[in-house]
Amino acid sequence: MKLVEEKNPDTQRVLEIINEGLSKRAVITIMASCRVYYDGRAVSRLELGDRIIMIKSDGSFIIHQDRNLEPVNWQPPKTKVAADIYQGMVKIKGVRRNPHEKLEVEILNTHLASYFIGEDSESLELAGYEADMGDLIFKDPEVIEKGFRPTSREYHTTQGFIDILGKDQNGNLTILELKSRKAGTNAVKQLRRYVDCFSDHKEEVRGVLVAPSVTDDARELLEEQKMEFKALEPPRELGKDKVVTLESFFGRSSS
Amino acid sequence: MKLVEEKNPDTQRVLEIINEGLSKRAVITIMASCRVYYDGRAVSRLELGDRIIMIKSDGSFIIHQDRNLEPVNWQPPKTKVAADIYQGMVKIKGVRRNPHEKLEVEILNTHLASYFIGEDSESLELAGYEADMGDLIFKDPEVIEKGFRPTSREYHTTQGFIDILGKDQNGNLTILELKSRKAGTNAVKQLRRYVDCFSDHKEEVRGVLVAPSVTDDARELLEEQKMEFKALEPPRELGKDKVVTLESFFGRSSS
DNA sequence: GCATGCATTTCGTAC
DNA sequence: GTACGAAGTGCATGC
Repeated sequence: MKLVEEKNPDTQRVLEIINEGLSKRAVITIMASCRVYYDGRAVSRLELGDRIIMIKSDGSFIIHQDRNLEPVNWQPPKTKVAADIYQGMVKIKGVRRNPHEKLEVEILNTHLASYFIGEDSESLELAGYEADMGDLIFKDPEVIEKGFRPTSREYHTTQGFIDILGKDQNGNLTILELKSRKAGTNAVKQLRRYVDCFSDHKEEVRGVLVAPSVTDDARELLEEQKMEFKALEPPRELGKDKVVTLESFFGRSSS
Repeated sequence: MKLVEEKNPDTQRVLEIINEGLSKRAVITIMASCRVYYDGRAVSRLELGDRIIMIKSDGSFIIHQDRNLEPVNWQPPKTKVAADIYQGMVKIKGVRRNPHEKLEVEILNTHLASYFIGEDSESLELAGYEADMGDLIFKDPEVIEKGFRPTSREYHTTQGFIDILGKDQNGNLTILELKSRKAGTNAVKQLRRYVDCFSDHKEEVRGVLVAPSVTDDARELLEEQKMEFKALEPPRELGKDKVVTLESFFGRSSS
């Protein structure tokens, strides 16, 4: 771990710290009074104020105000960042192609300039999203209902991909639309379109919206359209690939 | 502007800086080796590594790794953040309700701890998104085509809201679907559904996708479905409410 | 407070 | 590289 930092550095020193940080592929953090200009997919301007500027080793370029979760301006990874002095101010420019975009920061006064090279080989383990629900349903189809058998995933139709296609215990084609969050009317409409893809089918085709909950509107629409809702929480187990549970060890052969 | 910062502070001093920063509603920035746990809409865990932790005065709580534009973990504004010492480590907890979520950082070693109170009364001026396109089309309908007259915006149908509804120079109902970015097949399908809402209409109903560009698939689909594409860039003028142009001053009355 | 839809969405993934 | 869809999406807006 290496850290360089300086309080109230002058213009020259700020430039030095930035350039050292860039060449060492460090994470640069600057607290400064600045203006910001962006031109790319959209165009923006931010007048003078105190902000936190962060440049990461992968080319991410982020500017935070003292409020809001989201940065006020930014550039994604792979942005080419460079700094120089222009009219007595440090100017940091980030440019990238595809799309062609430019982010420029004019620094008038720097409160703190720093860069640091840390160690972080870990990546986030995260559970609880739609794909996990699909995994769960394939592993244990009865979470949907007794006798349900999933047959395919991401089944292609003209209207898009059906999350899970299967048959119920009576052999009826059953279409599952998964949502990891509360589902709204859009999810119901999408499910409707999938069901309609099988309108020439002889037997009944069931449409089932699978989500932790639905909005009132969505529930109404489901009833109107003779479709169903099945409450299911996305599983939230971390490190499930590392842990051997009895169930995963013995599989479903014993049931 | 006030800034407090300390390199390699001990556990007690880190806690002090955090608590001072919190009570003064400053922006706290810490570079530290830490673990992160999140439990809320999903659940996550991040093992030991060097990261940048930021706590803003509005309760935004952000943790960055040395890579990626997006923070690895976060909590939105209005999160209640508090710190204490537990088993010799500084622990920062952020909790919020609705949804109920918790973010916890265990700090093992702090490289730099700081808080700062800046001045920033400016807000971002931004132009170039879908709403701007709509404004432009209402202000100058001929950007679509000669004789086009928009009649309503956000027109409600069972399939959702039509961006702009109007009539062409022949009096045919014309539905505009706006996209501020390159439009894909989904935009075409959506437009199709809007057009179908008027399938009982006597006269021709036109569907026009308005966007800076379309994907090849989308263009194909448009042709198949006898719908149209009109290339239009979202306007990118900043501060248009401040600048009085000749056009806006004289309006369209003279034309 | 909840529901809806845009976003400089970002990010992963399949093609 | 492009296209497509999910996201702990965030966020404004309308109700």
